[in-house]
Amino acid sequence: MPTLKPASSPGCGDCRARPVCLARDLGPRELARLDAIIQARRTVKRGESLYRANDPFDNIYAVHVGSFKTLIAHGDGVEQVTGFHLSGEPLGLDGICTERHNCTAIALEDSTVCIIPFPLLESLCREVSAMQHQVHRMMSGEIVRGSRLMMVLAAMSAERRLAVFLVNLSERLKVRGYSPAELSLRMSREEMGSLLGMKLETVSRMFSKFQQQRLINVQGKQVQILDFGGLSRIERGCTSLPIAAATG
Amino acid sequence: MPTLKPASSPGCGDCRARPVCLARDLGPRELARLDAIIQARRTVKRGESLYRANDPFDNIYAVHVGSFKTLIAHGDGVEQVTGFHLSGEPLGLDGICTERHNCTAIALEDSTVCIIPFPLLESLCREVSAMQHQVHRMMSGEIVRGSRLMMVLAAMSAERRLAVFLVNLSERLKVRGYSPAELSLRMSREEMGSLLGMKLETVSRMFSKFQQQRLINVQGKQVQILDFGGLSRIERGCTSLPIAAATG
DNA sequence: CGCCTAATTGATAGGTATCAACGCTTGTGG
DNA sequence: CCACAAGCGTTGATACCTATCAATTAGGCG
Repeated sequence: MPTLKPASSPGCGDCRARPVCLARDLGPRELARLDAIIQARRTVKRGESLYRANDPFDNIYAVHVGSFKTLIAHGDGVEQVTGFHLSGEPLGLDGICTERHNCTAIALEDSTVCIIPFPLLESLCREVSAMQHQVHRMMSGEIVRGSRLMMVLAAMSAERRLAVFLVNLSERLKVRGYSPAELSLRMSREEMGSLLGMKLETVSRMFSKFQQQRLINVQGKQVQILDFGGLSRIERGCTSLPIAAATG
Repeated sequence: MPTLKPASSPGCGDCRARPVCLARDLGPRELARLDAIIQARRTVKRGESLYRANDPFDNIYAVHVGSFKTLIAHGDGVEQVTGFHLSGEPLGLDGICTERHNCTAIALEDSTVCIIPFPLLESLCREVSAMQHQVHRMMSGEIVRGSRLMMVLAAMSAERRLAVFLVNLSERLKVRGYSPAELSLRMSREEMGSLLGMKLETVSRMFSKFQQQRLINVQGKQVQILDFGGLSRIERGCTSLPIAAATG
């Protein structure tokens, strides 16, 4: 059962995620208009769904606190992860075209989202061009995100895919004010593998390989990046050499 | 050098692609407003680019006649195909978020596109809610297209990927009033392979395999679908059996 | 008609999946 | 506080799929 907070909960002005969210670049007047249509937040516990594929589409969401995975069901029972979503990132945009959600969104940890009723957002966009442009940018950004991932999946080895994933996650954490070197992975090896098109055993092997090369330090879900340059080189396709003798 | 046609060229009302284009579901008054901002069409010869990655973003486009591929450059010189686009389908939406085009669009045959100046479209969307919603649906549709392809790339074998590709292309041709069984491929094996994450030799082998199984008939770029059910079964993951003895 | 590119087919190598076993972490209850 | 169970993660051996390299054939354009 979702928890609804009254509209009196703190608005976008106070939000830590604002610089990376829909509210980015809005002036105070426009921000107030946006705040007015975001009437509630919702809490989603770890493992629970925010919405499921084929649910009627009414709202889009912005992750406020926590993180989510999105899944597409896949003929039989197999679930394909299509993305991990951090604070400030939008959820539900894929539901606009069919009036039903096309994927399922599940919280990776106890999380809250801002509920944005889509018809109200459309009204606001007709009145406030800055808001309109921001929505367009957000949707365009999702399209670009998709084609990047497409490229990664179509053209890169498992090693490169994982390097891309780690560097990308690191950058997204950095923008949010977290350390780019200390990753606290909220998802399992299997979920990572699903997104990246490989099996969980392969994910694990690549982690071990990177650790042997002193690129990262892996401690289960805690990953420490030791060598950004090295990871970037792998990301760009420079094949890693065998490990040189380590200094003491 | 692009050819520009005057605004007097036939508008969306007469367009064969209208049912699958931005103009879908618009009333006559709204259609006239859209026609008014589409001031020109542009001809792009086979192999030429409509726009290139990093070009300043001013317009989106709708394919009027012909077809395009979109590419992302890939670190070094490698080009990754991210989509094939038929009449009525949008081009350039990925440029909104950065004010620059994120990919390169190249005509697969002599083609024409409708030029839609994006600032004018945004203005129109603020006035005409049906137009606004249509734009949102179109962008959402692109997001869904991306995540579907992502799923195909992440989870399917080469055989299934090609089956998905053929069935998808067939459906898109059918909607446009062409025979769903007679595919005239405008792209090379290599370009198909790039989109689908496999090498051109593998594409070729899969074509031969499908032909042996009497699912399709391949004659270079002319492909005839003989057994939609069989292709769909492969698409859904039912492993194809060895060929039964053929009649006569 | 001939050149050049695209496509097909074969042989082999390499990367990742699969199957299997073990170890670690986490949470629960005595 | 410790014992135990269950799930997650790691590692190894092997098989399979697809890439790679190579040779040949077909097709398209000047």
